[in-house]
Amino acid sequence: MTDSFQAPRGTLDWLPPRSGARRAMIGAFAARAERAGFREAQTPVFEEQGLFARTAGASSEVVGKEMYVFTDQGDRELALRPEFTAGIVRAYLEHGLSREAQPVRLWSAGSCYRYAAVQRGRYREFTQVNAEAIGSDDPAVDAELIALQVGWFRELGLEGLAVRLNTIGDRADREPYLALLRAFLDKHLGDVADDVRRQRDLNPLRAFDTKDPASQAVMAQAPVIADHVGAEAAAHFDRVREFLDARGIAYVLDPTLVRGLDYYSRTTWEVAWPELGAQSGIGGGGRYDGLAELIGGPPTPGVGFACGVERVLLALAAQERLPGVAPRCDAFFMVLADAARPTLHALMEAARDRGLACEADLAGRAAKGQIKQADRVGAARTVVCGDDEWARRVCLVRDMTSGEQIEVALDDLVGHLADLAGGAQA
RNA sequence: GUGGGCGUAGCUCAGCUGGUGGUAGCUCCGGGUUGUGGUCCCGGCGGUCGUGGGUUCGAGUCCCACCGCUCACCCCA
Repeated sequence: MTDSFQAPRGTLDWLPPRSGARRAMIGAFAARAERAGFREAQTPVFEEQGLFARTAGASSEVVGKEMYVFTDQGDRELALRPEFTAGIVRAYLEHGLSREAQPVRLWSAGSCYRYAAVQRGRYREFTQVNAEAIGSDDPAVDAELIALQVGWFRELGLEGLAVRLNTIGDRADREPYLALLRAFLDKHLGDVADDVRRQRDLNPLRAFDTKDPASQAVMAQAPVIADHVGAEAAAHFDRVREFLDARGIAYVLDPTLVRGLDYYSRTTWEVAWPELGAQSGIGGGGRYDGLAELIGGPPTPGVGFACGVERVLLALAAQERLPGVAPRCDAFFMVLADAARPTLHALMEAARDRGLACEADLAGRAAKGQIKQADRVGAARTVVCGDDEWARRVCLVRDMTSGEQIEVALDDLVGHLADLAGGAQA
């Protein structure tokens, strides 16, 4: 043990340039979602623990082991959100959004928390971008959500994505199928790994997720839910696919695709970037028509998805496609006369008021160091003021591209810089 | 939570079977150019060798524990 500190295990410090990439990614998502009619929703980072416990389902690891729970000074049982959906649906019900035009479309971006083993691409505090459309069971909504998610990835320049799609039917279809699946598992208990046997009672659907080859071989013979969905859910799914096909969105049907949270119904999907290894899932979503009822609301259909910003960022970095925030510096103030610094810094501030990006040396650098810094920040122009210029109340404005410099009176400097920048932008 | 690998300067890394921490590269600052920039040359700043114990005359090097990173299981974003 030392007397110094480290960031808690599983947390990330967002520093430049990655902080800029993160902001650009979220900004692109927000803009795209807004174009599709989504508006921003920010719900609390913590909620009553019961909200998540009720919605995620008992079999879910997210609730069983991974939730950050705590009791506050008022003895309230709270939990840091492990995902967005429950909080968004809670807010929809609490604020009577069912009276607005449906579906209500909301996007969010922010931190979620899960106490899981830390690995590359899996953190305890992580960032999700999220979108939900609540209040319509139109299959076009499912397709809108998938299109928003895939469109965002495409806009970021991410290549090599794999979209898997499935339907898990309605709740009413589920029980008869699960009985069938349990019966199948019971017949093969001997040929199957321990974890699969455990899933038999917990959540038999997850048995398909096993990585044990022998178990996989067995599960390949198992009955599949897609073959046991009711007529309505099947028709809904066909229609979703029509909407996707018309958009040219490529996907693979995966009848074993089951998502980790129990509240899903009908359409489910996942997007993976396979090169990421064990944490290849960069986004996933599904329809959750029964969720609102679970938390005391009226029957309300809904669809949503989430994407892991850190994982998308890893994928983009691997493809050297990290979005950057365009660095900009219209003028770097190189002040070599110490007496002139307060005045020149005031002029710099006035230029900022006019909308220009300006910087000056703030570390006592020598002349060479200052112009090097100007070059480093990509300054379009450098304003030079030494003893000689200061005595005459002028400065030199140097064009950093051409190297040409002209003398400008200090009184005219801000207007001059504004004109130059305005002309350059036009 | 369970196994494997790793941990030397801000970053990337040398350091052979234990024998005094590298003029190493990059970055940063200064000088060459007494006030003009991505190159070049010179110089400088910068290290409790992850932390704590142990073995030893002597530990960056060997042993143990802890912390952190990483890969897999698991889970999922």
